[in-house]
Amino acid sequence: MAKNLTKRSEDYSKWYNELVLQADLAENSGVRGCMVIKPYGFSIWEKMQAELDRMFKETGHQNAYFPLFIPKSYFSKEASHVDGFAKECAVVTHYRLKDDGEGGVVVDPDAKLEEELIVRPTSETIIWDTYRKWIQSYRDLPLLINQWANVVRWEMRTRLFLRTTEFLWQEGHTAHATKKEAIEETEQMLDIYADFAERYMAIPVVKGLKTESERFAGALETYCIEALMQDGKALQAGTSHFLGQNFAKAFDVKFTAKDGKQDFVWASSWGVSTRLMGALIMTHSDDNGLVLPPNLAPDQVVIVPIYRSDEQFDLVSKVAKEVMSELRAKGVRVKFDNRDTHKPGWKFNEYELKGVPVRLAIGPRDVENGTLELARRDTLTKETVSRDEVSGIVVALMDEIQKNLYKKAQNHRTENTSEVSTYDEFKEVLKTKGGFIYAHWDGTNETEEKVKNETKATIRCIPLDAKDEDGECMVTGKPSKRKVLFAKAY
RNA sequence: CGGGGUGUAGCGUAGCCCGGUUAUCGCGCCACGUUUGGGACGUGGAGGCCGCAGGUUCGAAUCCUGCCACCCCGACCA
Repeated sequence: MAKNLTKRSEDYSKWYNELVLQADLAENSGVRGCMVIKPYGFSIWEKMQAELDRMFKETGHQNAYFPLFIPKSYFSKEASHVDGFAKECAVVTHYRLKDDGEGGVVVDPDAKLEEELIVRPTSETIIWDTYRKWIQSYRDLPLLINQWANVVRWEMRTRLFLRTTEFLWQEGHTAHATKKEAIEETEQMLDIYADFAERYMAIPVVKGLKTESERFAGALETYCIEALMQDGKALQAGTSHFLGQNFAKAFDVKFTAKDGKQDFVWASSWGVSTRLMGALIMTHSDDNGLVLPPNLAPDQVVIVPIYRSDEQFDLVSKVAKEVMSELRAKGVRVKFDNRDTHKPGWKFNEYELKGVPVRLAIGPRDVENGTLELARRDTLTKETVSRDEVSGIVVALMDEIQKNLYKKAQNHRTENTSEVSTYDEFKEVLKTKGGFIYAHWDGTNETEEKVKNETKATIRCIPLDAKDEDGECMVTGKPSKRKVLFAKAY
């Protein structure tokens, strides 16, 4: 594996692509904008899935599965939803191939579908069509369902993990008896996403509301978490939508309340995708490769044996295995890499590239001295630790590295967050350092559009924790109640 | 979908303008030996429809046409 990661400052995109490839996470499949997620990359995704799934279930949600194909007619039921997705859908028109007589195959023109099927870009429509059958009474509510699935969006431009044609995600779809409850659910899920981002991914995020123009197609309110990448661009890491009664009305989902009156149910939907992998990579990695937070690392510790002879290998292995079971007993995920097909130096680089938080090396010298060599991925430092204390040290380190990564990301964000009061200042900051920029905005679509056209920066969100402060819109000078978050985004 | 670029072995590439021996080099891969505390070294070896399809030519990696894929920048977006 040739390591030639480009310096981020020179070409961030190239650096990102090479890192994804070299850390063995994913590769381009050659199928239009679709990637192959390789076993190592997928094991990280599985870890994310497992933690999120647990958090969903702890808050009363259940998993279910709905069809990949959605009849075209379902899409015409919620007008704004169509507008949002119609442009980017893959459509199934035929159901059979036939021999073309020249050793190839062609689509059989006789096998045309009466009604085309849309490969789901998101499942609101088919799920709400199903919910109509499931919901009759207030006793059936709330309905709290999540689906782990793949979706397809025919985007113009694709990018590994950040925007692939097909991507994996989870989509939660809930139905409630009251507006208040649906909004609470929407906010609760946003909090879960933020909590997951911060505690597991070690990525600080800003929670906020999208402006009208950035709102999900069909939603009354879109909440999001926004993270800042190392190159100063923002990445939307998760969204949670309050759908009001739009989908209930479109799909005629009514329930009878305690008082016998009928009403449409209130809804939310929320999702995070394999894009989180992109966020993870772009937040923590360095020029030596991926850096994984211990809470998500498939292997938190790798033990590399160093030896010349078989006798030495046996000696070293014995201690390594003891340390491994000691650590496993304390709940640490450990791998003992006893392959004799690669040399220690090669393994050191391999695990650095793959971002394993802690590496332990043990050789004959260590066995003699009762020590191990411990290397941290986050700081790239090495120290010699005592054999007897190693498991305690490692357990404490898991916590420390997790916190350190978060702190580093937080510091980076703080350093790259600016507050401006004039449009000139805004453009200047955008040009010289980028990052998050807080500024007053008059709340109009026109101003938002103007800033976007002139600077490429968009309003990432109206932060939930924004303090009230009267001011003037940096562009128009009209009154503004609070500052909003601008940035160039992925 | 618009602008720009690139497709040569698993990866990275030279050759292409100006057509002409057996397609270059490095990494990786295989065998043997020496090595093993930060990507080892030596010797030998395997691996190519030069993105695909046409065309021009005695002859095409090289010239022409079409297509496909990927990358970058826009517009779009999780």
